[in-house]
Amino acid sequence: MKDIKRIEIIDLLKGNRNEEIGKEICVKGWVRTKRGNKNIAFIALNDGTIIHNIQIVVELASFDEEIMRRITTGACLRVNGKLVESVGQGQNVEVQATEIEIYGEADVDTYPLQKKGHTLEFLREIAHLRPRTNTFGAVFRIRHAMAYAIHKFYNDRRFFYWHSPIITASDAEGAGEMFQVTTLDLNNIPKTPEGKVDYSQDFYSRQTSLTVSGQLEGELGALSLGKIYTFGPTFRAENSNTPRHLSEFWMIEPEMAFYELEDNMNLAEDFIKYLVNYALENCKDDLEFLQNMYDKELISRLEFVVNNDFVRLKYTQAIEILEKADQKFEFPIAWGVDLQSEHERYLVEKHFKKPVILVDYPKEIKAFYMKQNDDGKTVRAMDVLFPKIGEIIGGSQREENIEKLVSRMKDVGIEPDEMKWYLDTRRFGSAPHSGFGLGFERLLLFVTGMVNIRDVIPFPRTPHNAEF
RNA sequence: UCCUCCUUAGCUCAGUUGGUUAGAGCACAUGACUGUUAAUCAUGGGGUCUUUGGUUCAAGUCCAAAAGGGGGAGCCA
Repeated sequence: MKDIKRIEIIDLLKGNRNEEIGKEICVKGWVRTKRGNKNIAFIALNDGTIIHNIQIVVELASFDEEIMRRITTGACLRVNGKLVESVGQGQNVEVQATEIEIYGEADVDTYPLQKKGHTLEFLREIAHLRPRTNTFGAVFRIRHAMAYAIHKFYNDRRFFYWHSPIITASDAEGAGEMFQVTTLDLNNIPKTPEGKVDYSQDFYSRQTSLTVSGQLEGELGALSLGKIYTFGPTFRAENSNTPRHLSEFWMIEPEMAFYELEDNMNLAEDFIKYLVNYALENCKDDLEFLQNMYDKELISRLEFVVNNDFVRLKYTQAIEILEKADQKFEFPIAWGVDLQSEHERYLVEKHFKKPVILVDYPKEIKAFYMKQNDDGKTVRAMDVLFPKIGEIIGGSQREENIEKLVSRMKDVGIEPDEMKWYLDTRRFGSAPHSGFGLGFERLLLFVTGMVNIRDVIPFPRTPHNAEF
């Protein structure tokens, strides 16, 4: 077979290599469909660079019957052929095959992907093969684009990518149940004389876990480099079984010195709008596919978010609106209670019909590190609420006053001595600062229009499920 | 973890008040068609009805439990 440098399918379909028309080129990829009659066959070939396929035209007279039989849905091919303008409708260019090599066959009796009709639930069971489908190809290309855009957004604004640790010894973050990390022999656990686990014999000589948030370490970065962000995996051992929770997910946590709550809100809104706009400008083909297949209003909803200001509202005002709502809630509403999903959904989807940033929550329902307001009752927390997916961002201005911070720690039962390194930020050169956390997969739910968070991460981790 | 629904061919589903050989579309095989667009048309093969136990002359169908999955809730991002 003639050795020709491979061209990626996106370049052929986007017209980037039109100077090759009339010449022999090489493409490589996986077969999506094969159809035709006894004289001619059409193979739709996809290499993952773009959602669309290149059409390979095969004159059967010049090819071995045996090789054509082995070309089935899912097989991987190397194809040499002449790039020509297409005779048929539906594509601008196609490849008139001259030579075909089969890299790998896909047995039709056992290859689970077919030309038609797979549910997302079925594809979840074959997560190792689902990226070969149009849907998951689109989702994961968008996932990449969003990850890239996150780094670009922060780099352009002079934020530094800060690597907070994955393994942590601080369990005082209060953000959820943690996965323990240990090298102890679980069949023979060393015990102290009191009968407790003897962690002094463990790898770190103390009890450690996977991180539930990089925020506390992020604050150390902000109070030295000025503006930082983290972007990494996060782990929660909660027994959450919903379409919005994973036990392993990715989170972006910016943290900024000298930012007050207002600045924090502005950054959060700019950030989300930037990402959504980036998707609109750079992932058009994939978004159009997802819109056609799953969500007819996807693109208009994304455009709406980019073009409209988020509503900004104090918790107290939200309670007033909910109390006046002409709708019965399962959970009664009153000042001081945390908002339930039904309440958030009412505000975002019914009352305002746009994203809402809620601020100044009662201190009792928020984390200890949030800056206390002068009213003595509320803290400078902010939650960004989105239609369909609920809380997409949670953040706050941080308490920089060490006395107030220690007092809150004691209120909620955290031993200040165990957080000495954290309190040192307030002890030495403390400063006003703020930050927030954005759930990466929840952002992707919004951008792709998918409804189950397990469908926007390649290998979802949920209770009882760690396959692949 | 709680509530609720689902599990029938490789995939997506139908299956009547419990009744004799469990159906369809797609996929697959064979054939037809000189360029198809998830091609079309014809014919054909393909099922321990998730598992276990129970009720009954008789269970895909009724009851119970388990496993897996969906939706809602809580926890949160």
